[in-house]
Amino acid sequence: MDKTYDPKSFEARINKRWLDNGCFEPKPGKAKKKFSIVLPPPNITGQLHIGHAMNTTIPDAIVRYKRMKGYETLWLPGYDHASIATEMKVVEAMKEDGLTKADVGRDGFLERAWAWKKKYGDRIVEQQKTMGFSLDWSRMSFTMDEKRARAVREVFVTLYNEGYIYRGDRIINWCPGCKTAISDVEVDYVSEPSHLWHIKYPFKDGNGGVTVATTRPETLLGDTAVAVNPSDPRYAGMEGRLLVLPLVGREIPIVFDEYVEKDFGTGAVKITPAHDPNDFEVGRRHDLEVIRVMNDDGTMNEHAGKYNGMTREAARAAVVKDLQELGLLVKTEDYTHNVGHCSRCKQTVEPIVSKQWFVKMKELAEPAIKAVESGDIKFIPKRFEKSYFNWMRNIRDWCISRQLWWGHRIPVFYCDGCGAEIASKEDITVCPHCGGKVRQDEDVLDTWFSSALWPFSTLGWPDETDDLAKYYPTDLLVTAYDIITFWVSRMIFAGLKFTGKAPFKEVYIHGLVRDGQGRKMSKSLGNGVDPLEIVNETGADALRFSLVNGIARGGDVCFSTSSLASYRNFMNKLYNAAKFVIGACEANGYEKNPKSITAADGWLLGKLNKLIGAVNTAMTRYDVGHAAQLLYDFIWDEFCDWYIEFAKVQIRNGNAKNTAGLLRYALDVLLKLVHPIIPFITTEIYDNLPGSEGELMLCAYPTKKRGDYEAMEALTERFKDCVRAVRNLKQTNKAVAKQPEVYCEGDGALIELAKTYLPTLAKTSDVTVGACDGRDSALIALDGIKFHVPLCDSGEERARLEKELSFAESELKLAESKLNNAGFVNKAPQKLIDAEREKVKNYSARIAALKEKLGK
RNA sequence: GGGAGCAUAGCUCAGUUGGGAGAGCAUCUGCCUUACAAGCAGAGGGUCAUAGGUUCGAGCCCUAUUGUUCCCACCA
Repeated sequence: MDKTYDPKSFEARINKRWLDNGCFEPKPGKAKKKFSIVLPPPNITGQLHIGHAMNTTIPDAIVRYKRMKGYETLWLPGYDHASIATEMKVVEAMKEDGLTKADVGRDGFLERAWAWKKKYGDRIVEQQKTMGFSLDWSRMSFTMDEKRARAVREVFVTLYNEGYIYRGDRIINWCPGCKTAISDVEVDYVSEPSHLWHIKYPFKDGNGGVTVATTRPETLLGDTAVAVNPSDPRYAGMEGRLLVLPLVGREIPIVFDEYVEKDFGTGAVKITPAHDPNDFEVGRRHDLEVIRVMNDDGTMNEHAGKYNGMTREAARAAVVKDLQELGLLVKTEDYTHNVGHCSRCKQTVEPIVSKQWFVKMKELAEPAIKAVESGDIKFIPKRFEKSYFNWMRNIRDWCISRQLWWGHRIPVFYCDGCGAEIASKEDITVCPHCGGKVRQDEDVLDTWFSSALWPFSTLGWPDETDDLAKYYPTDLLVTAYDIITFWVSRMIFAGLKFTGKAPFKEVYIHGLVRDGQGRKMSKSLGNGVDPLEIVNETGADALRFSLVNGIARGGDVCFSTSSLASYRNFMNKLYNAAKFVIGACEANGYEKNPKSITAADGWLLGKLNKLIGAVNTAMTRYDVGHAAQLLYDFIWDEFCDWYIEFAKVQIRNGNAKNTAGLLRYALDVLLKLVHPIIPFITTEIYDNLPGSEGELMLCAYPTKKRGDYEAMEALTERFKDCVRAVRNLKQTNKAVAKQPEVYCEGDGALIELAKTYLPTLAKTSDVTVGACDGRDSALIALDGIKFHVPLCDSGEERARLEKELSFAESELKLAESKLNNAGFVNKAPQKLIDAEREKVKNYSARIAALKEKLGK
């Protein structure tokens, strides 16, 4: 082994071995339970960032754990075509070459998009392999490959034939930047300061008129009514009365509709059915004309009269100015309201009436809600069920068509001859009804349409494959909370609808990775981190450890270089501990079945047993963060700082072979326990550990062993206190020699330990039994034992003793007051009462010793 | 408007059915001790946001308040 921890020297080599030997593929075996999980497919929009690294490290730790636990484990990788996001990237890239989509045409564009997919898909795989993720690469899938395309067509055509998919004119969110419809979840609302313009619409006959309040005066051009609340006395009897639409001259009626709130604005709302979802509904109820005044690129169209061709911003300014000149602008108020922006390109989204494809969701959502209510699917942590229910219970129809080229093209064919509309699983060129020529719908599907099928499309559905029979439903889904609505909810309804089963049993929701200042990582902030860079600097294991540590409760993780460094140091610590253990075995030989000979040995075995139990419990609950914390603390504090130090003494004292055997055994257990989190370093060390057999990642995970070490554990813990106390005295009292003699009296077992280990652990001279020989000495009074350490000056010692005394007295008082409390004595568990009584006894003894020393 | 999370050491955060507050980093002190200076040993530092309540006992459970973050809805 090298002198210092150098991950570069072994990570790639070990990874290659795993891949060459097919270690990541499920190993069928009799009586094995299966554990299957599909990876949320990352978008091929670019390379992976640190958030993906976390998203994949957590399930990898779980999968590696399950595999070692003996499950037939499948973890299936893939990536997502990310329709709109990728299309934008490709368009941007073409722009650099001076090309537009129109220049290259649909086929030319798709050619470029596939090339993009190849480039970034490969890069993603390289990143995932570098991180050591134990994904079964033989089953890699892509949301747009042939098999997944079949599944998409099967689902679309079925839903179409059953009437769940329909095409119609609806208000959708139109992005003038991306020039496509987007779904509700792709709109981000941002609070922006604006104005509320009060505009007077004159009556057709007679004087006066009705004043409406609006935030979007440019849509006035498409108004076809003014609505008021039927119970509003200000407008009583006005139903049906005609107004003259300013600037346009169109006669529009006043309609009564409950939708209008009396106390907002003027109580009168201008109705623009073509450009507002609520107005659209009002329009349907009152049979109003729908007049669209805007083009797809956000400019005004021919229905906007003299404003035709203006941008929406220019039109707004012009309309306001013209109204002002006509004296119809009653007032302008400052007003802050939420404005929708495209989550991709950030442009202001325009609600526009448009012919789009939709999935009717209400009925499909019901079983999906029940599956979670009944506990068939569990969210971890449970609170995320609330956002799921909230979304599903208020579900609205899902707009699935996108005016894009990169994606699954909608499998609907139109016959210009007979007007037939055919949804077909296979491409067709001829109308089955009249034999005329057909043309396919130009649009593609929302990218989440194919992602929704991921848990079963990746296993071969709609074919009845072995994989599907064996691995579906999957056991677990691990993902971040930001895509519960986009993805999790849609997988659940799709899985239930098409396989009759929930696609997974549990959903583990984790947080997002933020930077050191708690900000979301993003391109625009430039605070994103490339995992490969970090792996290059500190190794994959340190990165993995820093990503799973502290992920409890679905909270976000702040990623900082300082925490990364501390975990890199931990790797170095583990590496060096292993070096020591291996060296001890080589120098002394080692006992294959080591026994507990010393109290320290028993302490180690007992502690290790408890650790095995705690880590298994945590991993069973998918609490990888807690398991990581337990292992970090044990390896560093208990194993390195204490047992290895005990072992050095034992090896010197002629107990070498058994001690080396225990060191080897403990390290073997620790490597297996922590392997799922840091697979590379553990494998490298395991390979070098004498007596190790086979591939670590395929070894059985440790389980608790029999044996009662309680007494030895307790004794050793008390001795650790002795060591700390002596070290503390040496450091704080300058009158103590650098390597002082130590005298002790009290508990025989403790004295034996002190004689054996104290000189090495606390760097003292010999330990002598008995009181100090008349010289000035410092006193350390602990439970059951007293230490006397000779001094050259008693001044500081007296102050230290006074401090010790007052501490002991306050502890005694506290324990006594508890025991004098009738409520405590009557109701607290016996164990606690006994502990308090023990304290009274021990502190009383300490106080007596200290007082005697102080001459009180 | 509806919902959720968070508030603990200077900083970032743990704290698993309520039983005397922890880690990492930072700070101070002493150490090149034959696995590790990417280390070892020691120390300082917290009214666990505020106010009530339940309990023998509350960081933990209940109520209210304040601050903060996020999700959903999109009222012209």
